[in-house]
Amino acid sequence: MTQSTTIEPVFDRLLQVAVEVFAECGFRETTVREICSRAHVNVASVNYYFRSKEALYSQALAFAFRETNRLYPPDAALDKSLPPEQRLAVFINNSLHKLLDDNQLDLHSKLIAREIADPTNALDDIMETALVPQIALLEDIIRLILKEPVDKVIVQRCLLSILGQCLMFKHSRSIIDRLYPELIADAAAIQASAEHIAQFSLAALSRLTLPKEQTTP
Amino acid sequence: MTQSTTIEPVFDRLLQVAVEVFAECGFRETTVREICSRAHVNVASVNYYFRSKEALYSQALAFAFRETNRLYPPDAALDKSLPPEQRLAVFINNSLHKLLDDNQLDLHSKLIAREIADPTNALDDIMETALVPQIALLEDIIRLILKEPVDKVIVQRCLLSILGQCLMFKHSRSIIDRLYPELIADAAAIQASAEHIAQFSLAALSRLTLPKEQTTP
DNA sequence: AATCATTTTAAACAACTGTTTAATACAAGC
DNA sequence: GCTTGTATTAAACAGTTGTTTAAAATGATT
Repeated sequence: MTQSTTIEPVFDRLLQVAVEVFAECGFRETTVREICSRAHVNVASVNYYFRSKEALYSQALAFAFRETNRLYPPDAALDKSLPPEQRLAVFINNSLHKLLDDNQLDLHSKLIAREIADPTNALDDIMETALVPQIALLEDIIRLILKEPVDKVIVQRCLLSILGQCLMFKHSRSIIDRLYPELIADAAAIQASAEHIAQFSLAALSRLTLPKEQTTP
Repeated sequence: MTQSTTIEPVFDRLLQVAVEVFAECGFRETTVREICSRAHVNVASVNYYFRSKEALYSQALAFAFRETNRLYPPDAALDKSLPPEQRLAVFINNSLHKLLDDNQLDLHSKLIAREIADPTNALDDIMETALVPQIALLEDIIRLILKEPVDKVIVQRCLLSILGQCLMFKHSRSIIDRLYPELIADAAAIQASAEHIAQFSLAALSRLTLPKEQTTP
């Protein structure tokens, strides 16, 4: 048994391992030697197949995005026949599983979250192809829920409020792990967290459109 | 004019510059030589005054925390004579200015946000002294707003919802800069964003306690 | 003025980084 | 069987990293 993974071509193996290591350690802390070691290839392979470490990172990032959207498609959130409240709940649930499920995808979203929190030159390439469509979808859903036409910036702020609640689970994972680990212990807990965010957000959205009144009836 | 900042002792200068450079570049990407160069001291100084680069980082992080809380004290959020809704608004406003104001503090919160998003060994030291008290305060305020006693995890999830909205502006700054730069353009915009988060959260909290009803009246 | 501990310095250290090179192995086409 | 283009390899490269060293400078105490 020389190697069990030797069937896959070197190029593909490098890409997959690169996502893995970059997600774990970040761009700078990752060494080309570590990637090649885990992929069981020579150090020179990275520069042979990809031009440089930076180019490999860029391709790994794009690959991670493609994979998340392939395995967690927006599906029901796009279905315009559904009530927008339900579409929002689906969107949130989908996002949270994308971010937290600990299958292979966990690595992909980890890499992406890292890039958002500490962007490199590769971010701008990703924005248009992967991020903007998601944002636009969420904007549409929010506008439908708010019903009466509202100022553009109100929609934007609501979007950030919803997205912030979701991304909290990725970007501040370290805090959640230490304070409230039971909130993300298993799939059921993640589901419940997603439902809370949906409920919390829908409550807020529906009340924003109402005329101001006392909070204590 | 040998140096304009030579009055300050080397130790203090190193600590301040360290916060600056670590916030900009992160732990690994920061070089000891860069810090020493900006502080106008010899390379060996870091190992002389602090034991190592890692120890300097740890002290810089603690220093950043002390500074944020010194310059942005919880003040009114702690005042138990105020209505909890107002205390929450103050807490959020304070947090957002801590995170976004572009005075010296901007650097401190950048360093802290970095540590949360990509924690090192230094995080656990910080948690207890700096983070847990803030969390506990916010928990108390939420419990007061919800009035009737609710399950512990509901309070926790609401806390994450509120905190997530605030931290979004730091951890996903790269996205906001590219999509909605006008939302954080100046102090007035930041103020407005803080007011939105407070309004959004209070709307959600007040509706969570009400019996379920249709979102469309 | 001499002694002492403390501070600062330039230089060197050993380890590690991404990348290149030039030699070798391999497979397909003629 | 030889040639040709591709793939793989070990070795070396040049630069940077955090850290150490040992000498020099500094300043207070005697």
